[in-house]
Amino acid sequence: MRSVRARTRQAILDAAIEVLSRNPAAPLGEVATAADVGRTTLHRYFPERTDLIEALKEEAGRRLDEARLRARVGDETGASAIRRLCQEYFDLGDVLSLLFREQIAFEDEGDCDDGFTAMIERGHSDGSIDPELPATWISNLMWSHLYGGWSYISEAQVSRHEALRLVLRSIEGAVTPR
Amino acid sequence: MRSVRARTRQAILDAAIEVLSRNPAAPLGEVATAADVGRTTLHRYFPERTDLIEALKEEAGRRLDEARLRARVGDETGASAIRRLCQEYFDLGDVLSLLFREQIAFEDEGDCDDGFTAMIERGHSDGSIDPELPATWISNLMWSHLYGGWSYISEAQVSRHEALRLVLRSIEGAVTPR
DNA sequence: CCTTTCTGGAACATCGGTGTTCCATTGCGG
DNA sequence: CCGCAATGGAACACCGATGTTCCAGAAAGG
Repeated sequence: MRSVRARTRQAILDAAIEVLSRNPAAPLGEVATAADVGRTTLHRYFPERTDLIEALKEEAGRRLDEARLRARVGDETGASAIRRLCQEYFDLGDVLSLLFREQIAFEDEGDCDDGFTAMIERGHSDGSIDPELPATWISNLMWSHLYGGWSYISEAQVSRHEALRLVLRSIEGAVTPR
Repeated sequence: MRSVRARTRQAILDAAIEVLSRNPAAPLGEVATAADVGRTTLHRYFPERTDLIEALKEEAGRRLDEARLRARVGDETGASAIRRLCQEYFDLGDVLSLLFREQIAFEDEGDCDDGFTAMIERGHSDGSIDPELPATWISNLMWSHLYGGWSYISEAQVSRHEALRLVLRSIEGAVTPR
């Protein structure tokens, strides 16, 4: 029976990501509907709105960690590492918007974690990242771009792939030493 | 007596920009307080919330237009023009956040207006802007950067001036042909 | 100085979202 | 096949924001 609960819980979380990423103030009823679940059931799993948000943060954090792991930020030059990281993050989709709209973003994430800072500093040394640009700024830059790229998809009627291409292109340009 | 009404109205608008840029869902009472005005008075000037938002859009649009005018986007190379435009927009401060948080942004602004497109295309021709990058993307890029730069100020405890420097540096890097 | 205009507090009805309770139904799992 | 767990609908109280009305006091302007 454990699996039933787990499945329902996950369905709610997935729906919440989808709905709340588009509108953080959306009523819980909408989340429930999107999850194909009664509002009552939603409250059974997450008694208060804040409980849902809390769980959402954890979920987003987990996915972020997985993505960071896949990106292998310790390998190769700093610039190529950040490129891989962006690719992985970009694929997170709605989670990105969520991290933005809620102010979850840079509080779990910190200004940026140790691995990130290390990656940038490696880039500073190996000449692939402009030493004038601090890690915190590059972190900020990356998130702005990711969000921008994602919203560009719906604005400009452009493929996910094309948007990613532009994002990578622009970040690389911004970061490369002149 | 005309001037009294105008002054009160403006005070409300200014307060609304400040408050709603930080939290678009803020209750009207907060706006009234920030404007040093009774909630009743606020409702006298803007009967419904939507009326206030409406006026806010106009106000933001006006300030945006002024900034664009000051930037003289028709002069010099495309790259230098976009640089000036960013500088002017950056100085709008809270208005920027407002344009983001409310979804006013790219609806009055359109994907980008004619002047903007012309500026970019001039840049494409004069070799200061990478022809691979469409005007719509650069518009998107610019706004993301502006917002990112502005939030960077409070995140990284950095001066307005330093943030602007980084924004300009990054946009230039992203836009310059390789 | 007196009138007209503007103001802001208080009180009120309304509305939508929230969280709770109760109950009938469904459906896993033993 | 039976029983316990999970579900979802209905009804409810509650709360905060909204928008309205009324009135007394302040202030502008003749």
